[in-house]
Amino acid sequence: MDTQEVILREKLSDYYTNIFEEELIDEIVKVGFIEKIKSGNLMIDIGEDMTHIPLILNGVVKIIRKEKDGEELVLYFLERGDTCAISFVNCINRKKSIFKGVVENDMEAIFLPVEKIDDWLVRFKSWRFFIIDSYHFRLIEMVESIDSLAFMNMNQRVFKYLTDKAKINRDVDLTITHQQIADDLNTSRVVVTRLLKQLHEDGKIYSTRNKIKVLDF
DNA sequence: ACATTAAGTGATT
DNA sequence: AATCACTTAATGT
Repeated sequence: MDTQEVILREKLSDYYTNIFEEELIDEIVKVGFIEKIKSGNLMIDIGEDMTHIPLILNGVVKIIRKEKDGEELVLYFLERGDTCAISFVNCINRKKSIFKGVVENDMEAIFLPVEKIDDWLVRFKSWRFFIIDSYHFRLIEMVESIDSLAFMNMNQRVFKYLTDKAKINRDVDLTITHQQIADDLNTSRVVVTRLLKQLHEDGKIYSTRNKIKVLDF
């Protein structure tokens, strides 16, 4: 067994070995490769061909929907144990990515060639389960995202955004500017500033320049 | 000390 | 909730 396979096996061992059967792990270490992407970099952009799908080992990827004129909206975050739901559709009908994925926190993932997905779906029960479960989870997050757009006012959306982010980072102290929040929610900085001031006064957050502490969970 | 970037605010739509 | 126009505060060089 070569060293690359040993490293992959090691990387999978903290999480994925619990959900994948041994034979599947054997296949993954044969065809997968590890890639690390630093915070702020693009993982995938809209329109790009997807040749591989990621199994996220650690870090966070922000999934964004983008309008033609550059307007953006954050849909959800991917973290350890997640993969890109869109990539499954992709591997079946060979389309291009409809979302943009930006690395939020330094990320490490095992990339798997899409050709294997089909094959594994019929051969491995654990893979089937993983894919369906993951798809299901993405759908729920998408519905949540629609709910928040349709039924929540900006005030609630900002607070949801902050608590979601705190959960994902496993830290209530966030380093973020008002402008970045505004970009992610597709609103203006002035609006965010005013809403954050309200949340601050209500005791739900504590905010200073570049920093926000989420107090009320 | 100066320039740059982030945040706060009143008025208007 | 968005935009404008402007001020004030924090930070980097």
